[in-house]
Amino acid sequence: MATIQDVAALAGVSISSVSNVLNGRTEKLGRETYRRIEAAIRELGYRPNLVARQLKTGNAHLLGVLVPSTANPMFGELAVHIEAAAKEQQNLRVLLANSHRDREQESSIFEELLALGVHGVILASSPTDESHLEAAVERGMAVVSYDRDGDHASRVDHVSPDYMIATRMAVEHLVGKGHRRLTLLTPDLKTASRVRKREGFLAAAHAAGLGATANILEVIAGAGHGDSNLADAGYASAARIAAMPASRRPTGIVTINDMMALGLMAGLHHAGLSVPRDVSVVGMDNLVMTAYANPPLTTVAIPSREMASAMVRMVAERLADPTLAGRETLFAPTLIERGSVAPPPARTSPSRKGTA
Amino acid sequence: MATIQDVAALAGVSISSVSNVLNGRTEKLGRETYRRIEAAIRELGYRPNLVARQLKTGNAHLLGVLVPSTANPMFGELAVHIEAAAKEQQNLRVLLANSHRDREQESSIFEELLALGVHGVILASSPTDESHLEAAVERGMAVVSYDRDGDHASRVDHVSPDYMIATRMAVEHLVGKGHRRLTLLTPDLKTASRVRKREGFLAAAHAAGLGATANILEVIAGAGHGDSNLADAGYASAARIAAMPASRRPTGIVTINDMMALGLMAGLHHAGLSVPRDVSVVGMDNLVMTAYANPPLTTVAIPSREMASAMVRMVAERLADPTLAGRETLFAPTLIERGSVAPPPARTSPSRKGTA
DNA sequence: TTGAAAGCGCTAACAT
DNA sequence: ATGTTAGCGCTTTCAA
Repeated sequence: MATIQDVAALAGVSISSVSNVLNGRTEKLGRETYRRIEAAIRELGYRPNLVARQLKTGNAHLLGVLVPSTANPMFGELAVHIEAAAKEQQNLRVLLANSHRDREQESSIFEELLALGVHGVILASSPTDESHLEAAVERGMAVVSYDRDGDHASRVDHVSPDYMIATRMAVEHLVGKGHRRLTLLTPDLKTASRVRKREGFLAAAHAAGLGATANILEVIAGAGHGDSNLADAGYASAARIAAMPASRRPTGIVTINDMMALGLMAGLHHAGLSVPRDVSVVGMDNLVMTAYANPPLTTVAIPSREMASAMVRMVAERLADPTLAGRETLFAPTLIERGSVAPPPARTSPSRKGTA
Repeated sequence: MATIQDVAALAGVSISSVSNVLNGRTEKLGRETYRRIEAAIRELGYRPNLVARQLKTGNAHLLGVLVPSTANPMFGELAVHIEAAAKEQQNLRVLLANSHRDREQESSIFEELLALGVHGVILASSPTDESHLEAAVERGMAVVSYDRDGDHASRVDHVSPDYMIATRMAVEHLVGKGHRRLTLLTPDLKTASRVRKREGFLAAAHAAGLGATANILEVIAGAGHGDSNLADAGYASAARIAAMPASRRPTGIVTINDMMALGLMAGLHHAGLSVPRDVSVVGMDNLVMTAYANPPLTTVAIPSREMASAMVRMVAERLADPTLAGRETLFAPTLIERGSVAPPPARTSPSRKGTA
C-alpha cells in the first residue's frame, strides 16, 4: 500500500501539502502543486491509512452496533437500516456484535470498542438494568439505546417504538372485533421493551372495561440463540392454551413479537385450534415473512428505517457534544391488518343451549 | 483513557517493560517489576489502544464480513455464527457490511477495508463474476468466498453447501413420493449458487428419467432489499403456476431458498391450491421459521455453523500464508422432512374417466 | 504557498 | 532484567 510519503515523493512536494489536499484545504495550494499531487494519488492508487489517521485525530471510522442477534430477522433488518444510515449520514462503517442479551458480553464488547477507539454505539435491548451503560458513558462513549426508555436521568439517548401504543392498538383491534378474553403472551425473561408492552396491554384492557378477562401468560424462553427460542416458546404455550376449557380460553392473543406469534400459530394449529376461527392472534414487528404466514399475520409494524436513521443522527450529535442531556424519542407504530384476527367464536357453551 | 506511559509512570518502570507484560514476555521480567506493572494496569483500568497497536504491527482486530443483507434470515444466522467463530478462534470482531448483491458496493467496501487495514474477509455471494476479488487479493486481502465455487484457479478459498446434492436431494425426495412433473423456482438474477442449483436440479431430474416434465421457472425478482423480494417473487409465481392446466402443472416444486418457498406457498394458498395436497414444495436453507410455517416446510438444511467456523479458520490460514492455493470445500446438506410434501394428487383428468 | 517537525500509543530491536 | 529509541502513517502547528 502506498503511503502519503510515496505520494509526496512522486509529486515532488512535502507530505504536508499532500495532507492538505487529502483534507480539502485546497485554498492553501498552488494550482500546479495541486494538480501534481492529484496525479500522483491517482497513479499510485493511494488511499489514506484510516488507522494512522484515527491514531492522530482520535476519530474512528466505525459505529458500534450491538443487537441481541441478527438471527432474529427484526434485528437483521434493523442492522441493515443502521448500516445504510451510518454510511449515508456519517460515512461510517458498522462494527456489529451480537450480545445474546447477555450483560457480561455486552460489557466486554463495550470495553473492546473503547480499546478500538469506537466511541459511537447503538445498543439494542439489553436486560432492564442499564448501569453498565453509565460506566461506558463515563469513559467517553456516545450511546443511544434502542427499545427501552430512560427512566434514569442519564446521558444516553433512548429511541423506541411506543410500545404502550403498540399493545393498545393490538388490544383495541381485538376488542373492536368483539373479543373480551384477551391474553398477552410474553417470555419470562424481562427486558425494558417487554415490560412496556405488558403495561400497555394491561392499561388498554382496563380502559376497555376488561378486568379478569385480560391476563398475561408468561412462558419460559430464556435467552437462546437468535431468539429462535421465542418461536419455540410460542409453540409450547399453545398446548397450555388449548388445554383450557373453551369457555375460559382467551379468544384473542397478543404476542410480544412476531417470532412468538408464528410459533404460537403453529402450535395452535397442531393442537387442533384454528386461527382466526377459534383464536385470533396479533403479532408485533411486521417481519417480512409474516405477510406470507398462513394465515397472514395481523401485526403491529415498527418504523425501523426511520428509527435507525434517527439513532445514527443522535449518535453523531452526542459525539459532537457529549454533555447533551439524555433524550427520549418514541416512534408511532402502525397496525397491519391481515388474516389472523376475526370475531371470536359464537358462544356455544352448554349454559346457553336452551335459551335459543 | 490511560496510556502505556501512564502505566509505566505509575509503576516506576519504562514503557518497554509494560509492553513486555502486555505481550506476555514474562520471562524477561523480574517478579517484583511484573507485580508492580500488573498493579498499575489494574489501578488505571488500562487497556492497550488497539489502533496504535495495529498501526505498529499491521494486524487488524477486525474481520470483514460481506453479506447480501442480514434482513435475509439466512445471512442473519450466518453472521451470528461467523461472529462467534471469529471471536472464539481469533479474538476478532466483525465489521459487517451489506452488499445488496451490488458489485459497485462490494468493490468500494473492499477499498475501505483495505484502508482500515482489514485484510481478512468473508464474502457471501456476489454475482457470478469474481474478477473484482482478484484485484483485492492482489492488494493483500485474504478472502474466503461463501456460496460459490472457484472455477478460476485463484487465491481465494471457496466454501459452499453442495448445491448439486441439495437440489438432488429435493428432487429425489419428490420423485420418491411419486412426483413426475417437477419445476425449480428461481429468480432471474443469477448468482453462482443459483446456477449450481439449476444444474443439480436438471441432473437429478434427468437421472430420474424425467425429461420434459422437469423444467425451470424463472421469475423476475431483481436484487431488492434483503431478498424480501424473493418472497414476493415466490408469491407472484404462484399465479402463473395456478393458471396452468392441472394436467401440465408441476406437482412438485423446488425453490432456491426458503423465502421463495414461503412466498410460493402463500401464493398457492391464495390461488386456491393446497400444499401439499395439490402441490408439494421443498425449500432450502432451513430458516428457523420454516418449522412454524403452515404447513411446516420440508426443506434442505445447510450446516451454516460448521461452514462459518471453517471460513474463519481459512481466513486465518490464508492471512498467515497468502501464497496458499485456492481451496474448495463443499458441505453436505440434509433433507428435513416436514409437512409440505405429499404424494401427487391422483389423476382425475377426463381421459382416464372411463377406464375405471 | 510550501515544508519541517512533533506527536498520537504502541512494539521491538538494540543497548545497557 | 530494564531502558532508550526509532518508527508505523498521518495531521497540524509553526516557521520560512
